[in-house]
Amino acid sequence: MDLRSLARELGLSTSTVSRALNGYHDVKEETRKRVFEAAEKFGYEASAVARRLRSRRAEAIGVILTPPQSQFADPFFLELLTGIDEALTGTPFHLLVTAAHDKKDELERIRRLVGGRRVDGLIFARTEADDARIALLQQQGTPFATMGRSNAEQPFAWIDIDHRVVGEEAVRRLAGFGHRRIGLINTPAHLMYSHHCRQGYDRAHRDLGLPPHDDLVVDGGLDREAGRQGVDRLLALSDPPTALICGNDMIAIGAMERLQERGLVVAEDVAVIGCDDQPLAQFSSPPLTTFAAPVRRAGRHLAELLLQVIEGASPHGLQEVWQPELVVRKSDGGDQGTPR
Amino acid sequence: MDLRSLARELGLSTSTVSRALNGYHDVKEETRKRVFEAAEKFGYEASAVARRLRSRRAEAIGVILTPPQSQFADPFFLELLTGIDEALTGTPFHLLVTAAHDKKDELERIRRLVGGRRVDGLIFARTEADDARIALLQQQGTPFATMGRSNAEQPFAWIDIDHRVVGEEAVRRLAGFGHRRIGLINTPAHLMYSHHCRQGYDRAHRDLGLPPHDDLVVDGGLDREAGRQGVDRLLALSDPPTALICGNDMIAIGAMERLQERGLVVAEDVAVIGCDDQPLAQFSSPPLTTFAAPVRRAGRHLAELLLQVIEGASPHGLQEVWQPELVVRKSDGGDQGTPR
DNA sequence: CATCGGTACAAAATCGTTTTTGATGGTCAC
DNA sequence: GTGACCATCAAAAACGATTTTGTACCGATG
Repeated sequence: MDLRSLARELGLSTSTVSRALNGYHDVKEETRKRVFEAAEKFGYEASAVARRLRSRRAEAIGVILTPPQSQFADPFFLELLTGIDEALTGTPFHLLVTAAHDKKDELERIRRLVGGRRVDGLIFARTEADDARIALLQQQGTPFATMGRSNAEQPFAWIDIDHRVVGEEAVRRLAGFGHRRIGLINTPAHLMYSHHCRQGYDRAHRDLGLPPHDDLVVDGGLDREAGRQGVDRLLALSDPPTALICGNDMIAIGAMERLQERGLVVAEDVAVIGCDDQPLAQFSSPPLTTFAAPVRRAGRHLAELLLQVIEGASPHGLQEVWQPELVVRKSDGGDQGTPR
Repeated sequence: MDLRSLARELGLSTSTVSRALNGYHDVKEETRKRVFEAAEKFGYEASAVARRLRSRRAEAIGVILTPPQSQFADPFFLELLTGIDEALTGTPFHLLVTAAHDKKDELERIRRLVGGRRVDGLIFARTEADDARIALLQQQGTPFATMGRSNAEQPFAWIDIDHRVVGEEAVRRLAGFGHRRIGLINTPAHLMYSHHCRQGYDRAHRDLGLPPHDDLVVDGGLDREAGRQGVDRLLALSDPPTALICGNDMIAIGAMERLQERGLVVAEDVAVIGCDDQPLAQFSSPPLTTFAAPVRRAGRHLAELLLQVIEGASPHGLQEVWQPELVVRKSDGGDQGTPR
């Protein structure tokens, strides 16, 4: 059933029927009622394609996934997608998902999605200080919103979990338990939030008057292997750390594995704190103390921000920093810590 | 840059340019070359919307997610999506994702996706014996492919992990370790693969001459809570089981938790086997012995099947049963089992 | 030499909406 | 009574491609 048939059925013109359905005010209330009833009766549903062609809107937003470096899928993205989809329910917008193989592929996919007008805007995560995706989209004038800040000149919509707080609070907590040498196995340095985590870590050291610590910071990947290698490097020090802060939960899990392989008892010999509160954090042994990031809610809000930008809103002021929240489990010694 | 401008630039008609780009044979080879060069030069990319309107194709396939019953996201779907997207790379098709709140909402979303011609076909998982989604789509003549079989009259494209093998092999393995009373905490009975798992479980009992066992089978949800409740019910028996087969890994994790809370040692007192090999299966304590299902590959293949159906292929013969593969870890006693 | 068939292109129709412009009839003020 | 104005609807253009139909030219054929 298309608009023309419906109009014929009603003895009206297509334009009137269209305007009736879309709430224009030059349609008599009674006529509008008739139109809606007939539309209901015949199960009329406007062709999204035709509407999009005419109104020059894709009515879709795109999300680019970066596939997991590690062997299994990243729950982070599914949470993000669920949140985005929640926000899109009730709007005419749909969610278009595509997974990139690498950075170059990611840019290529962005270009095609935008060039072919398949999406009105994009959402992506894991920003970098100098982010090529952001540069490309800003230059094209394409709306977008990101999980994570960047150093771009122009403002854009973003939400960020404050990883400075993660680094800082983790150090304060561990120092409070008596630790003096606190290691940091950070996420890859090119990521924006990696940088922030380090900043918080440094600030806490300064504020608390802890000894110098540059040798206690390493970084590498985002996966378990990164955690394992980090442990090996830090334990090779002449005066190794008694506590470890890990850039994410995967790293923390890998670190705990390696610590145990080397005969150390997590929490007692070495305290470990992660970040993200991924599902498996509660199943690790010992269960991981970590910082919770409300990813689903972030996804929802990112979609809302993006829709505003698509509607023409200025990205000015569409930035939010959210506070992470500590989830205490066992890997750092729990509520009391392990006294030193 | 649109087709008209490109044609003007070339001094050709839009029809010729279009036909040149789409490989028709009534275009001189030299002209085609000129067209491609100009298209490249001006960065021409056909409007997907216009093409879809004219050719009556959405050039997209939809995936309906059922959101997790439990508190966290289901890695199963992200794997599936990644596989589907892999298969779609290089085709003009895109991937449209939407999450349903419940069964009714799921049907509603299917109706809107198909009614508004937003997708050319659908993929979904967790089929039931008498599946309303399948009935709806078959009645509408909409192409689709599913992860899991069903009892529909008409054939349709599907891939299924053989859960009969899961049930059967799990029982054989545990019986081989000396267990005589083997419990089954199954997934919800309305799911097709739940039924199959039970069939395999029954068959193995029959073949091995094990005693009757109807009281040893319970079923409920798909989450940890289902595992916990299952354990409580089975341990209340006068002669409780010494081994547990769980319909999925979540159930198994919940079951192990509850067993430990009740003071039992997993693997020694009670052996546990799961199914799916979800990421956290390797992080549980003890690490879970489970059956691996190649979900990403299944997603890839499902998308390929669906594209064939969309191209007009008969779904006849587009069915595949894949064999699960046992991943031995610790929860069932490992390689040797725990002697009885 | 009239006709036929094939090649290479152009013109026009089409997909199903939304948007712009136009038309009709009625009310009201002056 | 006539021009302005409003309410309500219709007609036509537009979105940007694909597809169908049409045409000019050319060589071959009987």
